[in-house]
Amino acid sequence: MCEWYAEHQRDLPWRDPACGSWGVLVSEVMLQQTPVVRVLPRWEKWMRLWPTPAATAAASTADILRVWDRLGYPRRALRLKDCATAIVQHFDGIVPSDEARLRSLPGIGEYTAAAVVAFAFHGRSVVLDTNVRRVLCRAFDAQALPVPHLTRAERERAAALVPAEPQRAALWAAASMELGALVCQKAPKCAECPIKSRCAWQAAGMPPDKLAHRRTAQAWHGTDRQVRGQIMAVLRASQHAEREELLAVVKAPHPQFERALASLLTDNLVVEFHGADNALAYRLPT
DNA sequence: AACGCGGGGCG
DNA sequence: CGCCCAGCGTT
Repeated sequence: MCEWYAEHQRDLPWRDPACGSWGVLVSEVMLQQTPVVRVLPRWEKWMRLWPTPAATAAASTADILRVWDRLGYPRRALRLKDCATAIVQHFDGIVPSDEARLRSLPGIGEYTAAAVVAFAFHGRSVVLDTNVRRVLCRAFDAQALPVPHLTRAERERAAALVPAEPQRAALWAAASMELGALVCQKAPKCAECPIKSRCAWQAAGMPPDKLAHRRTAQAWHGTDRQVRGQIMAVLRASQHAEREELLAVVKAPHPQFERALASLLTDNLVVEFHGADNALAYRLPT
């Protein structure tokens, strides 16, 4: 599989050896629940503007959110800025290289900490994202898809597969993820798979997902999340907006509009203030 | 353990 | 139009 990776890996900017640990961390946060093609342009701009944790910590929140643009889940952008601030305050502006300290940072959970260890520092860690989970559950369990939530058994099996030597462990992490992303997709391209002959799912005749009927996709149309996104889009495009302007643009029932706006205030993604004629108005945080 | 959280592109 | 996609933090 590592030979396959050497030949087929995508040429991504955060894989450049000169990228640096901050660039890797930024890419991993942006890639949480977000496809590579959508991350690329925002990552390029972010790294051009704020190439270090110190530069990011010094940026205004409004600028951060505008560069984040429509990447989605904008709370991640706030966490990334908070993460940069914490790195400056607690780690002298240097991205820590061990999982415990990485996990202490905002927005860095189990997966992202392991990924930064492997991809930024070429250390040994158990990188277990949705791609790797799919590869392993097919190769070893003959299941089409993993169960919805990561289990202890999966962690233990994955850990046992990671090579002992750090450099090889990091290569294993990259290769297993890339195989899941490019070949062992939900609709797999088994003809291109380097481990096809050793795959339990393949040997079992590629049985369909047993839990298919229990998997329900996240709703989108008409949800609070969509309304939040519309409000954020308006505020990214202007310095501020009064309630009436927002209501006119955002197509949602009034109670839902109020709920979405209130949640954005709670999340510190939007600030309320009194504008001209004392009218209530809203803007991005400074 | 379950839930809330964006958005665009594709079949 | 349904469905997917390099998770995290909170409850």
